[in-house]
Formats: sequence, structure tokens, C-alpha cells
Amino acid sequence: MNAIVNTRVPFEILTSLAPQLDVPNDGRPVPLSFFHAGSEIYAQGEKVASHYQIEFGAVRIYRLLADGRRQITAFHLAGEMFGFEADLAHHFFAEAIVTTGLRTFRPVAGLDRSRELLPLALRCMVRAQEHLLVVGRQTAIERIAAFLIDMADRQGELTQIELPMSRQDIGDYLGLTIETVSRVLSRLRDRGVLKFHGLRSLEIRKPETLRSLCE
Amino acid sequence: MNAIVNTRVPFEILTSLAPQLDVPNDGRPVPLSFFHAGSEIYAQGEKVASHYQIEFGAVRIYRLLADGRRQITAFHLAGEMFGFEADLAHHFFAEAIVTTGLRTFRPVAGLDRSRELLPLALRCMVRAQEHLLVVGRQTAIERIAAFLIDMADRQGELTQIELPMSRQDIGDYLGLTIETVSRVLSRLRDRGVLKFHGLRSLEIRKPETLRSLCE
DNA sequence: AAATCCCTTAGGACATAACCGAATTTCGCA
DNA sequence: TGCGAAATTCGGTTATGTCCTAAGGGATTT
Repeated sequence: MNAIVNTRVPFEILTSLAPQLDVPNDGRPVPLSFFHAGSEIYAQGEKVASHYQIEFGAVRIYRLLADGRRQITAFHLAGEMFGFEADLAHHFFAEAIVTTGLRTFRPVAGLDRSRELLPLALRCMVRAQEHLLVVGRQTAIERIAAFLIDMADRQGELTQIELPMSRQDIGDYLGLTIETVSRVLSRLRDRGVLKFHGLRSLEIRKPETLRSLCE
Repeated sequence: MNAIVNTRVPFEILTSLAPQLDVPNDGRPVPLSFFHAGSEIYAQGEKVASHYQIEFGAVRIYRLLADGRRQITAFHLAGEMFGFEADLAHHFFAEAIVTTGLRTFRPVAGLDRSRELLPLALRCMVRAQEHLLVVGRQTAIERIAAFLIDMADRQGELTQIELPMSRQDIGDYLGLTIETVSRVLSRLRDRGVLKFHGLRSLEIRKPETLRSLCE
């Protein structure tokens, strides 16, 4: 996985880094594009033009109900790929959570990528299905615990976690309100399970307690 | 889609039908196997040996928590394929809901099926992600409405629905208890939206009302 | 046709998490 | 370092859905 995770680098500096990051792929340079925090990468209903690999930063994939309720179906971190769809149109929205650099892969006519794409799609599928168990059948504290363990695993660091997303994002991912997310995190802090260094940086002090919470 | 949906045919009769149903595929006959209601097709942790197409009947894919809570991640009906996994082991359980006939596809060494499998895997992925929105952000009545509309769409018939699964199955699919499922269905019946012909056979009397419930 | 069993429905008490309003903290920016 | 806006946290109240118990209904078996 990429070493640069969820940093808040000013946009100007990023642009100057572009030439170094823009390494060739399959003999052809793949363009690297930048997205400010909160900016849209693609929208639901849009035609699928390419898929993406995250060079640095983080992305949220989500869907909206008519009254504004939002479900985030996935977070993607540095090194991961996203943007696959079942047909020609996007079924979800994708937004940069923080300043994010993406490598864009456009499909090449006549070139069959299904052999490489299949394992990635399968992994996405299993992840979504496993997340269903969390959202459908676990309590608030179990959901938060599962989320923190997942984030820790994906960031490599076992005890130190950087959260690129807001409490609202976490709530919309876990099917909880922002208040419940905040309350549960505070309770875990008070119990000595977590220690915060700022709002979005934390340390797991009792990994075994956290793990026992999601059964 | 196959015409035979969710019928309760005695096992003996099914066996006698086997020769007719066992049509060749790729010049080689694909074996058809039968499963009684409730019998296991594969278990979580088992090595993936093949994937399956449903000739008739219905299948539930699920996962369990240590204390017995269950989340059904998908129902599969006649004509559909299932059993794909991200690696060599099954991440979920699969069970026949009613008496079910399956066509089993074993991977052939040296034969790359990813081109055919990718669209199926992507469809499964999108379906799971869309289901996340239902389970994570919708109310009980909205979930039931979405479920009924999905079942109607997949069975071809627009107003007549046969439910192969129990109320418990529906609850475990939608993240609700059996009582809530029952209560909501009764309320929809009392409101004249649904009309039941037995417990597992129903008619949508007001499709537009149902549709307006999931926004 | 009767009996049994299991699934389903119903009703009430309870609990978890949502909702509402407000105080507090954090972080970007000067 | 200090200011201000935004995000987060906190407390109280409410509602939705769960839990528990019991009654009802349908299907299968004999």
C-alpha cells in the first residue's frame, strides 16, 4: 500500500509533484488527476468512462434517497481501485474526502481487461456483502468497533489510525447518526480502549477489547 | 428467466425429471443436483469447488454472528447464478430455501472464464451495494416495499408474487425481526396495498403506493 | 378427518438509537 | 497567538423497532 495516507497537502504543492508521480503503465503514461476535498469524481447516472486507482487521499462511494438520507457503501484509501460498474452507467456517486490524487484508467478498445478486473470486482463484492452483516445485524458499538478494526487493517499500522472522513461520513457508512458515532467513540475513549490525538487521529489502546466487541 | 419458480415438488418426481433437464453445455453435460428445503449447498470456510446456476427453486446466502444473529446477504431465484468468491474459500453459507435443482459448473483447468464471470460478479456487487442503502438508511416499511418490488421484478410477474422464504428469512435479509416483518405486511394488507392468497403468495393491489414508499 | 407441529400474528413492556437544541472544542486562517 | 466558523459533543426527550409471551392459523402426517 502507498505510504502517503490521508495527508492534507495544499493543492499547489500536489500539482508540482505530478511529473514525478506520473509513471508509465503498460508503456503508456496514465494521467494523474487531482481532486479537492469534497469534489465530485463521478455522479450517479453518469456514463462510465474509466476506473481509478488512488495514489494518495481517500474517496467515498455513496447513494442518496430523495429526502437527503445518504448511505456510503464504501471508503477507498490510497492504493485501492474503484469505479467498476455492472453496466455503462454509474450507480453511485464518488467524491474525494480529502485532497486526492487519482490515476485514471480508460478502457482501451479491443483490449480485454476482465482477467485483471475480476478479482478486484470479487473483492468489492465480498466487502459489500460483509458490510451488510455489520449494518444489518450489529449494534452501534459493534459497528464502530468493526469499522475501526477495518481501518486499522487497511492502513497497515495496527494501533495508529488516521480517519480522513468526518463523523457524518462514518455515520452514513455504518447506518448511524453523527450523535451516536460521537457518543460511542467517547465511551470507548472513557473506557481506555481508544486514545485520541485530535479528532481524526487515534490510537487503539486495547485491540483485544475492540476485537471482542465485533464477535 | 426459467418458468419454474419456487414450486414445492416432491423430491422423487424431481429425480425422475433429471434426464430431461440435464442438457449439454459446451458439448459436455453439466450435472444437475437436487437439494431439499433447508439443506446446505456450501458452508463458510469451505474451499470453493464450483459455482452454480439455479434450475428451479431458491437459495439464501448468509452469514452468522457468534450469538446466532444472521444476515442474509442475497436471495437467488431460478435462472440466477451464485457461488462466486474473492479467493479460494467461501465467505458465506448457501442453503436451499425450498427443494432446489442446481446446475454445477466446475472450473476447467486452463480455461479462462473471467470474461463471462466479470459481468455476473459486477451485478452481484452492485446489488449488494444497493441493498446496503435499504438496510442502512430505510425504515421498516420502506425496506419491505423495496423487497416486494425487487421480488416482483425478478419474477417477471408485475403484481403476483410467490415468496419461497419464511418471514424469518425476510427479516434476516432486511435487518428486521420477524415481528416487524409480519406487522408491516399486515398493515400493507389492511391498507389494501397487498392481498394475500396464503402466507407465501400475494398480489400487489396498489403498485404505485408500494413504489412511492421506497422513494 | 383429526391431531400435531411449526410458522405466523398479536399485544404490551422495554431498549436502543434517533431527534432536537445547545454548549463546547477543534482547526483553518489571519 | 488569537479569532471565527464549522464540526463535534453533550443532555434530554421521543419514536421506532426489539424482546417476550401467548394465541391463532395452515400445512403435514397419520
